[in-house]
Amino acid sequence: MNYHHYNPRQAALAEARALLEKAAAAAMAAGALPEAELPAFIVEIPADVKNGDVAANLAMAGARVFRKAPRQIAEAIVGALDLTGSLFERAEIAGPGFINLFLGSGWFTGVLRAACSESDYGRTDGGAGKRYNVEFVSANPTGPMHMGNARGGALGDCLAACLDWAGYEVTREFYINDAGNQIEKFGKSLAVRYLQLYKGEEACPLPAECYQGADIVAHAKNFAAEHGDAYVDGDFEQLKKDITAFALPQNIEGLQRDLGKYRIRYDVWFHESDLHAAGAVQAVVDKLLQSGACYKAEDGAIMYRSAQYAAKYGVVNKKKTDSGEEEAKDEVLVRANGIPTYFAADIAYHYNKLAVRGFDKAIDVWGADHHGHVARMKGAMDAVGLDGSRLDVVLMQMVNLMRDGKPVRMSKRTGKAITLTDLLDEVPIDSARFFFNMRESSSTLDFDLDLAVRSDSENPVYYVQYAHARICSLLKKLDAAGIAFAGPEAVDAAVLTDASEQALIRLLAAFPAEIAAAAERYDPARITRFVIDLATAFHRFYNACRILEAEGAVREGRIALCLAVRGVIRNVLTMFKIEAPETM
RNA sequence: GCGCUCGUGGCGCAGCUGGAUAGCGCGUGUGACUCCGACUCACAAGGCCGCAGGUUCGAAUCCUGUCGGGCGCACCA
Repeated sequence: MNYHHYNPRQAALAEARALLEKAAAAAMAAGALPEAELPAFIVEIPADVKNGDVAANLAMAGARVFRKAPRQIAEAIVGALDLTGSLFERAEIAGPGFINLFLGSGWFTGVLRAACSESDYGRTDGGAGKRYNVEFVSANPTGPMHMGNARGGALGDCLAACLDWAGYEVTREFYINDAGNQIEKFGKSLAVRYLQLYKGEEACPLPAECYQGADIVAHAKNFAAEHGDAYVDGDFEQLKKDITAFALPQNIEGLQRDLGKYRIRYDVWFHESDLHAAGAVQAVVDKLLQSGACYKAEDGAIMYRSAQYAAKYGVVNKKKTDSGEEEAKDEVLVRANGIPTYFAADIAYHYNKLAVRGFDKAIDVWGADHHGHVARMKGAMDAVGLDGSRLDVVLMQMVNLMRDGKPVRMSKRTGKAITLTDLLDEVPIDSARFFFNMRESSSTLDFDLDLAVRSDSENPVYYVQYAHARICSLLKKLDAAGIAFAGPEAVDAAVLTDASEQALIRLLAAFPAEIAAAAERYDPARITRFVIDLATAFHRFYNACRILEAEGAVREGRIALCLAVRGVIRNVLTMFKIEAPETM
């Protein structure tokens, strides 16, 4: 058998469904069941192995159409069930009418062989090579990255990895907001700080809306070191322009450097300024004006009709009218002064992703504080003639950094909010990437700084890595003892009868389906949890079963188990760009 | 006020496209190495799944309402 892209759990579920449908048809043909259209039913993996490997609710779901008691229906179907040549060896009727199917050892053997022979076991092709663009972090280049960016980085990168493993063609992208209002503000802040160096702070105070950070002052000093006082008496706008051109590329390089240290490599760094320069923002605004999705307001601003397009996707911004009633509030696309808002640029950007570059799907990872923007953007995609459902947004809740059980907001060293680099100075990158993927994105995440640095099994990354190192050590010991593994083809899972062994094989079998589910639900955290469960199941097996001292087929089977578990742990950690150490 | 989101043992979380006795980690208590890495494992106690209705053979899961926490409602991004 070829185990390339093998998904054993899915194979078992699909075969169970087909067998049951066939049995139901046979029962109807034989008169054991009345003729009726088969109802929708589910096949699933029961929580408790006592209830079989696969369970179906067909009999219960069919009570109405067959006009019979569920258990009678189940008996008719099971009576007509032919399991010869299938993955299953027997069927039972249980409880209110569940049909429980039990897998034969062939399936277990297949799982073991696939998992210990295929180096990329877990990879499947359900994504069919569809082109997905995952955009994440996209931090403002005006300053350092914060905790939201840290979580978004780990989440987006690992989500992209899951999609890749599930068979999608993934592009990782960073959108650089190097245009618009905040760049203006950045330039102004820099220029004022520069002038302060020569004229003093009293003579040119920094406006309240400007960036206050020390990084701005540092840029200004560097600029002054290069150009001296040449700009002091010159044109302020020219100073702004030149000092921005001086500092912005440095900041962007800083983002690239810091994210690189965090092991994130983007395929595309997309500049917002390129959209403006190419006239793409203007073009999309024109398109919206033509289609009637926008209109020109009295003051000259171009307004976007919210209600019409956003209502389909949920929220629209509301405002109160003079009479106290609520109505949809239109959005400004281009200000009265002719400068487009970020919303206009964002539409052009997503148009570029979906229409110009032709991605099947654009997935954006955003902080939950931007949720109001989701319906707007999806609606806008409809308005420009695309389909809003091709844009998906993963909203991410806040991070609370915890020390001694209490939240910490500020860095002791700088007195400012803790940045991504502060975090990575304190916590291993392995821990950061793992911890940020322990909770699904929709939950707020408490990041335990004390736990993240611990080198013991309390720390889940450590616990998982330890399982990997333990297996490596064991395999070395086998090698030293001259015990060679006979190869996957010789493995027979039927001899692995211990509950801990079977539980481990079941977990191994779930791996490809887990990745597929993580990709489908945009939830890489389930893979983190999966690998913790796998490590737990391995340690349990290790305590219950001897490997070195076992003999014959049992030893072969257990070695295969070790190889398989090592492979899956390594695949998960490598996918998530976390070290899989052989010793520790 | 409107909207999004989260309420599950002392704490932190799974389970949520409806299923059979609600799982896991920490903490608490008791145990397991002359033995492959004890950086590990086992057993035990502990829960009317925020609350109230509804839908049906069956609800932690779906619907409605309600209470509580977080977030958002700019010609900022």
